[in-house]
Amino acid sequence: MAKHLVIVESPTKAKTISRFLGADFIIESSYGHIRDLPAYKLGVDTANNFEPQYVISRRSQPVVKKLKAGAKEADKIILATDEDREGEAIAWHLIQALGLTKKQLETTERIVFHEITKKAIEEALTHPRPIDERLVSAQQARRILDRLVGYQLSPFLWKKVTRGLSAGRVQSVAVRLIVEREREIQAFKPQEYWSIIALLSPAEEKTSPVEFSANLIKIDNVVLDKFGIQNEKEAKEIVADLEGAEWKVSTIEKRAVSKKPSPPFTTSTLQQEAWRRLRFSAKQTMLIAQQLYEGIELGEGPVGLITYMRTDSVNMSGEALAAGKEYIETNFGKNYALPSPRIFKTKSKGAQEAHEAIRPTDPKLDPESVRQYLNRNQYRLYDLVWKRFIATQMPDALFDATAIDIGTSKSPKPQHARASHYTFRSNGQIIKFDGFLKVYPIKIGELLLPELKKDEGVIPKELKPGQHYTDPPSRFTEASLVKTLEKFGIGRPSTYAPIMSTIQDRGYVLKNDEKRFQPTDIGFVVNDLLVEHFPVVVDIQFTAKMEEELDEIAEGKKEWRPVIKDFYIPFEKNLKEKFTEVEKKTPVETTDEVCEKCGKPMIVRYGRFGKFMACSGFPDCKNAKSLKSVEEKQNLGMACPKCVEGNVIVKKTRKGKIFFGCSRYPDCMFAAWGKPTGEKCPKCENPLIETKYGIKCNSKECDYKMKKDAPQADTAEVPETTDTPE
DNA sequence: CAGTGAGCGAGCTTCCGCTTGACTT
Repeated sequence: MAKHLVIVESPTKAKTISRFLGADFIIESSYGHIRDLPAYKLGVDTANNFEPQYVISRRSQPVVKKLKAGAKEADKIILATDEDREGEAIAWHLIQALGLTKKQLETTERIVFHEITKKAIEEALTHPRPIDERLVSAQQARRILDRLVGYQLSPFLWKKVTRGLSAGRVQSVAVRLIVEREREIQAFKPQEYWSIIALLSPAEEKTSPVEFSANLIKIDNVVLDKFGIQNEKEAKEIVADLEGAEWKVSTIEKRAVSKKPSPPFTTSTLQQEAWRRLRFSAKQTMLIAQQLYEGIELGEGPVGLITYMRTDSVNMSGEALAAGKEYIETNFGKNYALPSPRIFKTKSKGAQEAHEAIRPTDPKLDPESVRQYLNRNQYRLYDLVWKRFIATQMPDALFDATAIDIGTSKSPKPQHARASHYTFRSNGQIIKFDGFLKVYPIKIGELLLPELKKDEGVIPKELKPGQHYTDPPSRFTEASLVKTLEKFGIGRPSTYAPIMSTIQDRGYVLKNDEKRFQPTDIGFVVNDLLVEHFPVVVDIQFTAKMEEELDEIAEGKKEWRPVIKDFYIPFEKNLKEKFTEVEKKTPVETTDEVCEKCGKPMIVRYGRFGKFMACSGFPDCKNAKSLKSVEEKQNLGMACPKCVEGNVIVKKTRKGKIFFGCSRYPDCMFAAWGKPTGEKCPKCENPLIETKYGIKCNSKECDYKMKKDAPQADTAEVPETTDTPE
């Protein structure tokens, strides 16, 4: 029987689709891009109209081979890659790489769908279209520009700073944001201001509450700004003014306030929320999300629990919305369901919306029903995704908000008083209907105020002047950096997590004890070089401007080659000048150590394996040793299990793999792939080490091992309830 | 699994965006 070959990008997607389509469809996966510019050289002929040289990487060879074989058997090829710039390019590259015959080319179809439902796919199959060459051109422009910038600026840094560095449209801006934030913090001067809080109680006895507090907001009917009271003297004068004043209610304002649920997750918001509530890194979030996406064994074959996790869209399929509603009606009751589904619009810059939002594939599978099949972190992330989705289809939360203004007066006005009237405000808020908060709680301060009437008197129990200082801007976390990058349209869902790794791997930034990014010396130096000499490329708006041009290419208003040329000609000229003009600028870091061989000071150098300490008398004196601070940081403070004299330190192999060794190397040759437990092997007396898989003996000849306990069942789940961002 | 930094000039480092494996315990 004639078979149709359908090619998608993800093998999981292929598996899902094959359930919807009949036996005459064979579904294969391209595993992302199959061709790219070569890694080892520029691969763009700048002298020949930027002709790109595409190669099939070793990784893609077997994939292409398999697809070619499949194409040979098929009577029709259907390219069903994602409906965005990259997806269109993948389809185009497939056509190029599969070596199709003329006849095959004629029958090859391109289809798109952005929800994986039977209906959407069947619909797509009836509407094939040709490859959109203009969209492909836009992708090529993007790819080639990134290559030109990255592969030409990086060597500039190798020459001017040190080997191994890199620069690029995305990473260099990420580093810039961190560097600039650090400088703001360095330049920050805290500013003092004061507040005055009154602890009040109704003059007539009431039922609860008997006390409430109010903030000073106006002086003689002029609204007080944040720095309205600048120092203790002023605060004390006000308190003195209020001595013996008469306090009574001037206005009471009641209003109904509602709060909407946040949109369902995109990659960016999932990473942010998983950090905020679960303290997951971007990488960890993506790894666990991938597991949930690929499928969890639920007894009768693996089931993908969530939709695709790399997306910038907040769209949800009609089927999912209906299933969500049904779940809510059954489990929470009709008044927690919406008459018609709540729809969200994607606001983020440059969104391409090839996929749905991240949501549970089947809302009926609530977190509790699948808990036994998930490990702790899978459960926690699924719980988050599921609840966020269900919340989107629940009503707004409703509040009664009350604002009571209390005025003071003193007559006659005392001679030395600053003012005659002061106004204090008390805000209260009570939940009337919890709505979506029932499943997706966020921190909401509920405060009940006493029932008061206008002109009713209140008694001041206490006046509390409070000293405050403004806070410096906070350093970026992975979550806030991803949020900021997305805001500027920089980076894509598939790259947010890798960007976090790259800027750290290059040594531009470090995470401090609070897991917040701080620039290193190299980070400052490289950033300043780039900002000074290549301002166009590291402009925060550069990507946004590029995207505008890519859109014009995609709309057929521009050709890709002239767009690249307009950028490249001045870039190349500038680069050439800077290569000769700019002086080498390796940061010089001194240490407080003195060379024991020649007496000259030791300084920090940058080598192939990172920082180390070397004699400043180089090359006359070749003394070098590992950096103390690095050593201390990696020193576990545990005696070496072999020689006892040295300490166990964390080291890295040439390939970057972590191992544990003795600080007295090479005098002591202790080395292990796992952390020593401090205990000895009951069989052979060699040290025991703890690896990912359990505790084992470090000796190769000994087979002693102890399995780690199975992951513990999650008992006390206390979600951190913080407010969600706008 | 144990070194680095100048350079004689060997060979190497590097981008962004799609997508998962391949080693082993």
